[in-house]
Amino acid sequence: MESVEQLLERLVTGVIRDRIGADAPAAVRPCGNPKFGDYQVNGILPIAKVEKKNPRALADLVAAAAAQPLAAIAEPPTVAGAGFINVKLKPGFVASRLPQALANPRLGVPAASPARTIVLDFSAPNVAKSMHVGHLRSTIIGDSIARTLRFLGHRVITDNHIGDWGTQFGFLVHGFKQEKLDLASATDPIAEMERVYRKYYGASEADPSIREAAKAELVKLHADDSENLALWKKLRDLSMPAFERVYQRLGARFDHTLGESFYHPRLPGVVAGLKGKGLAEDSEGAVCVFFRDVPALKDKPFLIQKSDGAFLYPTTDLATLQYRVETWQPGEIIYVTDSRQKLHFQQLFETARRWGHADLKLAHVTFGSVLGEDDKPIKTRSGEPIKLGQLLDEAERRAMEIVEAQNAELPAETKREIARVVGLGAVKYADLSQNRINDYVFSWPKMLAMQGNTAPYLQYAYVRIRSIFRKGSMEHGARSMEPGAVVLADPAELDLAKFILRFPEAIELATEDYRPNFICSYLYDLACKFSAFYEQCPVLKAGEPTRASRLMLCQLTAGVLRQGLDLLGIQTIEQM
RNA sequence: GCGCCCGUAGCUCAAUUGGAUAGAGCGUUGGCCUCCGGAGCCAAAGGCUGUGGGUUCAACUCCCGCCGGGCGCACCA
Repeated sequence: MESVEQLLERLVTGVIRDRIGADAPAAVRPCGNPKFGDYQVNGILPIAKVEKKNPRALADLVAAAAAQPLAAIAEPPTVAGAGFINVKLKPGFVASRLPQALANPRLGVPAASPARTIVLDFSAPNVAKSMHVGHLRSTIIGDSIARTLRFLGHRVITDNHIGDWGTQFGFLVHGFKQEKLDLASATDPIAEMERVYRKYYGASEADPSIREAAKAELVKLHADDSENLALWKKLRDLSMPAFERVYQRLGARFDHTLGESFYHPRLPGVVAGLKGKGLAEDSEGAVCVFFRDVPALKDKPFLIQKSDGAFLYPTTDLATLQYRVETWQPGEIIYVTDSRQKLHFQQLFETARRWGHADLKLAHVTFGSVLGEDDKPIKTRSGEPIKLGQLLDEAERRAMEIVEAQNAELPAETKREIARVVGLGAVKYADLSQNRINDYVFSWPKMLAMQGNTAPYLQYAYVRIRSIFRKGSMEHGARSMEPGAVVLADPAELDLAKFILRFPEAIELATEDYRPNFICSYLYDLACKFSAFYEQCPVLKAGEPTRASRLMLCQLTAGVLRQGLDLLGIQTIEQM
């Protein structure tokens, strides 16, 4: 189903081609200011510049010629400013689109064409350590991108590239051998692993022999020593359930969890391959890729093998990329990590291009740090990273306090569910509603506020709509509606109706640069417009045909809210 | 030293990728409960978009220089 914006773009671009002979887009955008109309054509000015013509005259010509093709959709277009063409939708057209959106499984959002295969790499916690706030943004943002791309019909493969082969295992293996611990009986195996790691890593700073021992154990592990391998496997397997619990709470799903260790056998081949192609060379005993022809990277080598023969993060990432291409033939791979890794991915992508993956789209989706109220990266009072599980517990606890204060009479089970959905939604929404490239300040009161651009506000708007249907004894609204039966007489009705039809635009913006905050701001505006309508227009008490028409607006609003929140990984509830 | 990112209302943030008069929330001030959930709604005040140049019909957005803040840069990941 074509969106309103796409429809206008297609028609006006056709007029520009036929009447001016210019092969240029109409560049239709929503009007910056509603007083001008609903959509504006921005494409005339650039054309006038190229053709060296008067922009106003050109705009007059196109506007006049567009009146006929747009007759069923909009009032006759008008020209304003330097050469903008303003388009105001006819209420009758808006009314006719609503039943189509209602009947459409995607609420009017066009399916991606062509659908592509996209590998999405996000979250990536380290084995033997708890997930902490550092993994929050990657997981939440990555999951939202996955949901959105899937919604559009793409084949999305989510792959959790866990850190299960790094230097931490040297200390862990050494420590566990020293202490002869039996992890199977531990109530919190990860806490044990963290304790052992901290103890031996800490001790190594004063005692180099411990560092040497740890390094030796790591070398043995990487050489497939059976005892170390068995111990490593145990540590890894005992870490997974804790990750799983967090993902289940967050609603994040991975199709694959192929960690660093999976690629271990491929690493020598990667280095040999790159050297063979002349892309990598020996330097100071190590093997590096140099980018002498890229000014920004010319003094920044990409190390793929250490002078002691060990492989590095870049080597694994290259092997991973190669495996993904061989296995899934993706058109694109997206990595969701914090912005500090920018240089690494620049180098990785540049190497991949030279390596023969020039047609593969590679995207590094970066984000800033989570800061505490003191504007420093968030930590506990003792300086430890905040554990993700504890953070989610606190979100639910704080939401529960609010539910208790507002709706103490609800059954305990219902209150728990509300607190869970609202608490987790608040954490996610606070993160996703901001431009991901900036750092963001974590604040409980702000994310749990019931007013303003927050998850609880949106969830509340949804609840109010559902309440109307309950009150009217209609659990499910109408599934279809005759286009002629829609009445949009009140300005609040028309305003809401037009905005419902703009859901596709929000999705497109959010997808273009992997920016979920565009979905958030659309949903917030939608909720605000619904509130205005709700105050202004009685639904259940209205006479027919207005009542049925307003019920449909309610139903569509609820549908878009629920779907939009779902794309953010946020649930809705029936009451709160 | 080199490179990347950020600087927008008192505070926290938007701004559809170069479009018309830069928008929200919090906070402040003032209104709205015979009415579908007031966890709500409406309104007012608040800005030289860090700064100085440049490009353009048009700049928060692009280019150059400063000033502030953050991050990264050879054997961690």
